Amino acid sequence: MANVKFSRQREAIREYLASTKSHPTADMVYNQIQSIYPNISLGTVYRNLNLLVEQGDAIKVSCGDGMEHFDSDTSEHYHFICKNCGDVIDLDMECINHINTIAGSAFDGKIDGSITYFYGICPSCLAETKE
Amino acid sequence: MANVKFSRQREAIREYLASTKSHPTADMVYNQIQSIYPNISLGTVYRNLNLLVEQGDAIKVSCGDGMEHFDSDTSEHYHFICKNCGDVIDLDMECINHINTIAGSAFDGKIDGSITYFYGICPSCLAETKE
DNA sequence: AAAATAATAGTAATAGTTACTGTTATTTTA
DNA sequence: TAAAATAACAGTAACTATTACTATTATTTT
Repeated sequence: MANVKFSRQREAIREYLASTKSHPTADMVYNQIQSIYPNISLGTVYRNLNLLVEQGDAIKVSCGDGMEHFDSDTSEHYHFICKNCGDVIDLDMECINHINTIAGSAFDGKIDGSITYFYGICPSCLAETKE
Repeated sequence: MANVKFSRQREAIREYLASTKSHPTADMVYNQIQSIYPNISLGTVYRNLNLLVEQGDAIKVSCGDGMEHFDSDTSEHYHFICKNCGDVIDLDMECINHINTIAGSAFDGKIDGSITYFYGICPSCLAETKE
C-alpha cells in the first residue's frame, strides 16, 4: 500500500471515526469534518473512507438502509439496527462462527464467513414508546 | 389490501419470480419479462416487485452488492453470496434463531429478528478455480 | 355501456456514490 | 532547501439503482 501520502483531511476523518461509536454514513462524516475543514469535499470523504477500509482501519456496515455506514472498530463484532430510528448499535456478545459450520454441512461451496444483523427496537425508542 | 387491480404484467412478474431460484434483481426481471411484454417499463417492474413484497408474496434480499434481489420463497431460509460471481444461492440448513437469544442477553433493546448472509466461493466458481 | 379508477409506458427526478479536472499539498530527489 | 514529481484536494459532472410524475390504457364497478 505504497503511494499513499499524508493528508490533514484523511487524519481528521480517521480521528472522527475513531472517536465515535455511532457508525456514521459518509454524509454524517462530511458534516462533522466541515467544522474543521469548511470546504472539504464529499468526494474526499468518500475516497478516504474507502481508503481506510482498504487499509484495514475501518469496516463498512451495509445494514440495508441504502447507505454504507463506517466503523473504526475492525474487530469481529455484531450490530443491531433499530427499525424505528435506524440507529446502528454494537452488541456485546460472543462469536457465533459455528453457524458457518452449520451452513457448510450441506453445501458444496466454500464458506469463508457470514454477516449477521440483528433488528428490533433500541433501548431509547423502547423508552419513548412506554411513555 | 384492497384497491389492487389485476394486471397482466404483474402476473408475468409473479410467475417468473416463482419459476426461478436465481434471486434476480429488478433489472434481471425486467430483461426477462421483456420477452413477453417488449415495452414493459422498468418502473412497472419495480412497482410490482415492491407490491409483491408488501403483499407477502416475495422478499427482498439485500446482500450488500448495491442492488435489491427478489425471492418468491418467503419461508425462513438462508442465503449464500459468492464473492467471485455474485450469485445468490439458497442454503439448506436449520434455523439459527437461538442467536437472537444470545444477542439479546446483554442488550437492553428488543430484538425482533436477524438476517444472516453467508459468503464464500460457490460450487461452480470452485470448480473453475481447480481447472 | 358508461363511469370510476388502478396500472401502464415513458420520462424526469432523486439519492448515494464514483469519476474527472485543474489546482494545491506532500514527498522525493538532487 | 529548492525543484521536480506526484498524491490529494475542491468542485463539478457523471453514474447507478430506484422512485415519482403524467398522460394514456386496462380493469373493475355501477
